[in-house]
Amino acid sequence: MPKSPERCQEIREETRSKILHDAMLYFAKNGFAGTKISDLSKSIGIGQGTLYLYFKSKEDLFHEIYSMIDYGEETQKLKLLAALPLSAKQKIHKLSKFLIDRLEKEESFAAMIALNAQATLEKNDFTYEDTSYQSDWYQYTAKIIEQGQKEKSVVTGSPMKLADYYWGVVYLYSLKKLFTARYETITVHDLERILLRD
Amino acid sequence: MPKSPERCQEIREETRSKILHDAMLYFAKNGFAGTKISDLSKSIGIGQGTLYLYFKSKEDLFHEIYSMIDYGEETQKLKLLAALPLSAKQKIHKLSKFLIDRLEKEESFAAMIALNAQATLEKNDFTYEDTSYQSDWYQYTAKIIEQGQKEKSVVTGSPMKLADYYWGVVYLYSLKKLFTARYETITVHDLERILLRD
Amino acid sequence: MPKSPERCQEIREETRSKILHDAMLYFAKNGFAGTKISDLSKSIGIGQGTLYLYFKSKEDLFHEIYSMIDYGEETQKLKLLAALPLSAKQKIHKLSKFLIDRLEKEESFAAMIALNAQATLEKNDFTYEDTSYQSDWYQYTAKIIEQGQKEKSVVTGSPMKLADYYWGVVYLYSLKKLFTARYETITVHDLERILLRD
Amino acid sequence: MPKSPERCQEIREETRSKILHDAMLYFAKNGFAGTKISDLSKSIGIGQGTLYLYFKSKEDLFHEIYSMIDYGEETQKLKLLAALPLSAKQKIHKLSKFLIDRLEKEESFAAMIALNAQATLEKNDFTYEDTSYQSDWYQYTAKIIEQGQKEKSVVTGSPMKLADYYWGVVYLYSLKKLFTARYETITVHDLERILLRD
DNA sequence: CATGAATGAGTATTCATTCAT
DNA sequence: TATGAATGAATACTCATTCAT
Repeated sequence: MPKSPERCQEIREETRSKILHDAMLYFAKNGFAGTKISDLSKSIGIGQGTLYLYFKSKEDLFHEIYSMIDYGEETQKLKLLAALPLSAKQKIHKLSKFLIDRLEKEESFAAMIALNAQATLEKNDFTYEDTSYQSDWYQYTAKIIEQGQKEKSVVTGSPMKLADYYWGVVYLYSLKKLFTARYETITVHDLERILLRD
Repeated sequence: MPKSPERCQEIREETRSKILHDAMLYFAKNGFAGTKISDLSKSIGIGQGTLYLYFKSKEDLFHEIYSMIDYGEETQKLKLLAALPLSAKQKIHKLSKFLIDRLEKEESFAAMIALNAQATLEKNDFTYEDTSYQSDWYQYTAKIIEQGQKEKSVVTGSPMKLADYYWGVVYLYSLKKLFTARYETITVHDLERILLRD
Repeated sequence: MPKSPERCQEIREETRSKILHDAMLYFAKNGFAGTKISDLSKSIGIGQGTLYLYFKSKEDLFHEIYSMIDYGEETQKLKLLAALPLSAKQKIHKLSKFLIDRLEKEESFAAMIALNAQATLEKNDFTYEDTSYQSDWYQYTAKIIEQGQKEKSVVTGSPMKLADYYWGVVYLYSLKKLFTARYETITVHDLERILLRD
Repeated sequence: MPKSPERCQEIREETRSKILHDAMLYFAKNGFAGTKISDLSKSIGIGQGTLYLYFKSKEDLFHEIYSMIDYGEETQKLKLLAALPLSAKQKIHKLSKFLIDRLEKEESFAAMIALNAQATLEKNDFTYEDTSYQSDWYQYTAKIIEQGQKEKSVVTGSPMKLADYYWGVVYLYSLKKLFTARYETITVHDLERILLRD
């Protein structure tokens, strides 16, 4: 009995999604070079050949994971937050709370942050045009910081450097989430304190 | 006429040291899986075979680098600092200044911190008994933090968690040093502020 | 659609057997050190990588060949022969005829004899516990010789030494079979004459 | 103080001889492919580089060993023996006694026989024009055998095949001498019995 | 002359990718 | 479509040869 074409399509989508999701975690933990297709496919629970029905190559899969990471949505949220008629302190609190919450709950969010930061750090052979997204995050964060500095609620210093530091700590705790079995996460207070005066 | 045995020994020591030093940087930047022996030896400036005169295998070299990292010396310094008759604030300042200075000047110090932290995070197949050293760092840092909390100069919170956070930021800037061409380093003030109340 | 697990298993067994068989001949002719994996796999008619799906290493393959050699069956036959209610002369004739016939027909029998004798001679790093099998052959042959000496049909001398000499000649002609294109084999008469009085 | 040129030459000759002698044993035991220059030079007790002051290459050394083997002298003896006014039985006895005695005493004689036979068997890439020497041995042995067959003291059969068998057994016991720590050698009687009627 | 450290061509082994089923 | 056995290019490792001392 042939599956209906729609159901077929649906199954393909599900498998593709599963691969992307599981592979993102795997790559985040092991890096590109440290990931063997044989191990990866075993960890996903599919045959090695199956991967190649969905992705042209290991590199292609890696790229797809980047484009899959929904920077757009996150960036949008951050942009909106920056534009909201709130005090910088409130914005920083909201952002920090949002980040801590998602890190806490979603391992894949941690993986996304980690992969993203690694891409920025490592400047691999591959060029990720999309790393511009991260600098968007920086941009909007820096904007909030500037606002906060005017409002005297944020510490002094180059806004970009502070933003970089703030996101660095987020990256740090993404790594902890990914690699440490039972990790004590940073609190919202700790995170916002990076930017806020006491 | 044979080379004198002493001179021979000397040459061997020099070459071995050079390999360990250069390979540490290379591994820190590229990871174990991402490091090809052909590239590594080229980067060191020796033949591929030469590596195998000094180390049994790629894995062996990697291990040796860990045991080479001079935890002992650094740990000793930190222990002494913790025991000094100074205020916690002063100790934290001294430690932060020391770390920032060395990170600034020595790439190999950054590599050592990065490899060490990665070992702690990754819990690879390899077992690094010496990671206990890092927890020594934590231990002594936590001790200083406790002192500071009594003196009301340090923020509240679990001393171990704060120590972990402090060293996490040091790791973060080690990565930046290693991977970013011209990076804006964190200042001593930024680093000590993690622990100190404003 | 996946291959049926049974069919898969079957294919694996076939390939494994083919490798063992062909590699036995190759090793017997070229020795361990003289065998390159590239040449061996070409001679078997498989890719180099395929070998490593079945055997951990070149050395492992070599070992497996030893354990594969069906000493058991041959030893059993010899044991039965020794126990048969026949004159020693008849037994020696039967044994000699059997050996000459198989040497004549099966190159792999010659390879087995040759590898076995080489293992006994060479006492490599590898330890072949199974070389005890050969001494079983010696044992049973010596038993037949003793019987023959009582029956006055066999020449005088230490039975073990005579057995060793007898099997030495069998080894010699195994080598000739393996290495000489058109070799004049020894006759059954020549072989039995080693032990029998004229 | 410079050594006198004569003394210098002398030393060179001595070293060269030592290398040839020790290497012959080493090659006989391990084969060409199984012999590593590093191991060989260690076993000789010289530096690796020193070998290359005396021989162009591993292959060259191997060749030199062949040409060094004093076939000429041995062949000459055998030729003389064949021509002597003695019965074939006496000649075979003398030859067998000579061979057993030298095998017993000189490991290097065993090595020479073994290398020579291996060259004949293996037909390596290298061409040993000098293997003709072995066929000289065969030739003269066959001549004695023919004489003996006329005298009715030698068993019937193709003289060349019998010669081949006779030398095969000599090869066999050369191997035993080389590889077996304490081996029971064949007796002169056993050896001559291959050819002689009882 | 002698040495052994250094080299890179050659060999063993791994792993991304293909393909028969 | 899914599988895992098969492949060979890429990578780790060895060893004959060279060379500075």
